[in-house]
Amino acid sequence: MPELPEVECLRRSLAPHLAGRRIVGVTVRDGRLREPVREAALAALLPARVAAVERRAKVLLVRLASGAALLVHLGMSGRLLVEPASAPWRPHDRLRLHLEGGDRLVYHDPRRFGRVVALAPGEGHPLLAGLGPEPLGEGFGGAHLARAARGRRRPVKPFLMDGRVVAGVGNIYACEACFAAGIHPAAPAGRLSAARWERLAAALRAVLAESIAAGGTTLRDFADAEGRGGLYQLRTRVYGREGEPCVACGRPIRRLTQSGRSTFYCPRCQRW
DNA sequence: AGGCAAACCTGTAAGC
DNA sequence: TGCTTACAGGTTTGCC
Repeated sequence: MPELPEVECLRRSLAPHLAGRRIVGVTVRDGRLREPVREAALAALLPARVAAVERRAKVLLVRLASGAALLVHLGMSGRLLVEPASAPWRPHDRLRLHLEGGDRLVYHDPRRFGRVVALAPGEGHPLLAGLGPEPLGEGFGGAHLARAARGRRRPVKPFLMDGRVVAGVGNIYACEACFAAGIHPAAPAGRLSAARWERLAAALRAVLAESIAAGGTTLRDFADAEGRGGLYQLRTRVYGREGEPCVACGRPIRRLTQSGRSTFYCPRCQRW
């Protein structure tokens, strides 16, 4: 579910609830996530005041005043919701973080692909290691993509989804960026011109910014801290639209499989 | 080294 | 209606 725009929308909706507030306890109901939840390690960080709510790639980081942090990755179906202390456990609620004043944060994840990890001050995590630049930040652009692609035969869409190349881009936005730039998703990365990399970098930034403004994409599971879904699924040009007419030329959108993932594209507007 | 398929787990939708 | 199959936003592992 959650690529960069979804995690950014979660971060923004969570920050007003958490900034400056104290987390006073944790209750793990079912810690069998992608990485087993270590309840004792989480409890050892608490109570603690939240210093900041940050995002890197698809990872949410709740920075604590002590210098420790809570790392949350939503996997495919995770949610992190603010709820009143009176709310009952629902199916697939995995753990609760208790906030001073009574509310709580509940981590909910049907597929269990997510993670909630306690990070000691200065401690890293494999999800944060070796990441490329943030596509909406400094240090990202066509020149960076061109450099990273030099000599690579990998198709451009899976190339964009490689977090070591650029952080936070998943299947939906890789498809949408290729369409917006007029680049065929199967074109070998190492063969694109500098001008086309510039177009692709600009298209990626535009697509991500548009999705954040729309509250992200909610295909099924995604919701922000208030439980609100996003609307970008109504604005995708190719993702999930196999057989529908292309918004630019009217030809039917096609689907192909790359690295085991569905790719949607327009065979006329997107060229090698 | 680079790139791919499969695996992790569960729910839903489509097909028969 | 009920069973079976395919597929889903991410990441890691292991194989070629």
